[in-house]
Amino acid sequence: MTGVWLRPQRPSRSGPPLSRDRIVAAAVELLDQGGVGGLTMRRLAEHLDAGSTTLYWHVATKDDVVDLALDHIFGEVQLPDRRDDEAGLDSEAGLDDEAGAGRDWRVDVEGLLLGWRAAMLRHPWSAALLGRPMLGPNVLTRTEFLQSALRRSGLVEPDLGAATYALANYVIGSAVTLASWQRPDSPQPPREAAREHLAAQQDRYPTLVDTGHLDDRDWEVTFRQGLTYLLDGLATRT
Amino acid sequence: MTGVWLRPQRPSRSGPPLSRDRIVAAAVELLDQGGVGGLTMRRLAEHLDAGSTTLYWHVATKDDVVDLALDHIFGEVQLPDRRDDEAGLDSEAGLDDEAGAGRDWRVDVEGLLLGWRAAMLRHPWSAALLGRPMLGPNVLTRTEFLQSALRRSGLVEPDLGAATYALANYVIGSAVTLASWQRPDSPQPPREAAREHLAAQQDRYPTLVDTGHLDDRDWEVTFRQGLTYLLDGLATRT
DNA sequence: ACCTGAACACCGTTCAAGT
DNA sequence: ACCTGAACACCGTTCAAGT
Repeated sequence: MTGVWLRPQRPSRSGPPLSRDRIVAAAVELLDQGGVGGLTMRRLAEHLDAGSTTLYWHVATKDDVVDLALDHIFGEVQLPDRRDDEAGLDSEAGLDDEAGAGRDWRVDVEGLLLGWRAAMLRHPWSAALLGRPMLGPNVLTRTEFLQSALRRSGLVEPDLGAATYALANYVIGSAVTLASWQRPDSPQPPREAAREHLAAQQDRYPTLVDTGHLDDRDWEVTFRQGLTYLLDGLATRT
Repeated sequence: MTGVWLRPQRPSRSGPPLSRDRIVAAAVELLDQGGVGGLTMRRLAEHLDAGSTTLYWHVATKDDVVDLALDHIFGEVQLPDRRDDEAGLDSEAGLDDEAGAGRDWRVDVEGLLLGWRAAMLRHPWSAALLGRPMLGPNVLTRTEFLQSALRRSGLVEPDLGAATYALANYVIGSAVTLASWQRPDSPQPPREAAREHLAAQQDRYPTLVDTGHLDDRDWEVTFRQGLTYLLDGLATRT
């Protein structure tokens, strides 16, 4: 009868009820703060004012959370505007043969890939999590955009697929390399120490030392430069 | 006095004494067998017939083991033979201006990068561990080789550095993407399921479905194709 | 349908102690 | 100098139980 008074009241979950979306948003927050090591199912639940294992009702496994978080941040990548929004579906026909449209696809590709790279650098942990198939809707939508832009350049299989993979892989590799210096634990020093380590071995690595391989440089410019190489090489085939 | 008989004899460590080299070799074995999740300090010690925490005498942290294992497998990457082995040090002078040497550097670059990719695919776990600065001697030696080959093409800073990063990042991205399908837990099915998932959404991803984006293809040929694009674009600048 | 804590089988790492 | 096990502070995940 008096049981009500003795039993502790429900801890009164603060926010709205749990949902996949809230879980993913919180996971991204934790990852942004503490990197891959900062994401823990227990911490994630705590961050959401939930019991330590409640998440498993909404999500099968931690890997699910990671996959969702990864795809989530690719949703930030803006698709460059396109003039002609219709005509999309009958993709088989209607390839433009006029050379004037050449710059168009290239601008679209560059815009997409720069945005792609920027999103990854805003969330450096993403680079460490790429070792899983990326099949989420945000990634697929952007890959679709990339390949359809490349097709407008006149490329056809198998070159079209090779170009798609080449560009995507270039972006991924660039983000991985650059993000590798942004470990959330260490503040700034690792690069400086690495530079000295290299400089001390000029006899072994004369070219790298000579060109200042580990020196700071404008990484976006470097990225654009490599992208130019790739697109120039592609343009040869169209 | 009789203590000797009562005390258990030293477990008689089987192999030779522990050493960094033996630890790294064992770590690579474990990684090859079970992927990133297969490497555990405890399992590693057991694999070496050592106490569960003995490793910490030879190595400061698990990250150290990973860094060493990663650099170790890049030691497998053969440096393509070069005709002129001397003349290396005065790298400032002596750039060849004759166009005939053009194919030479390109062959060297292609050979190195194909070997680089092959080593990573022999050890697919490497792709998941790239989110750390690669400063080991094996990696640096091969990066030095890459950049010195590129320099022979006539490139100078800042294009030389951009080209070095572009090529390295392309290899890394390609390996990450391809290795992402080789999770050690699941056998073969993920790709097949992904294909069906994509095919069921032809309205969303018309181009990807049309080109069979997730179909099996000859990945080495695809890699070579992308490399050709990149090197063709580079050759424009030399 | 949704949430909970206890419990299990693990982790990486520290440390006092052994030889 | 090299090796050891106990111990600490964590993990991801399962599950019977609650509402």
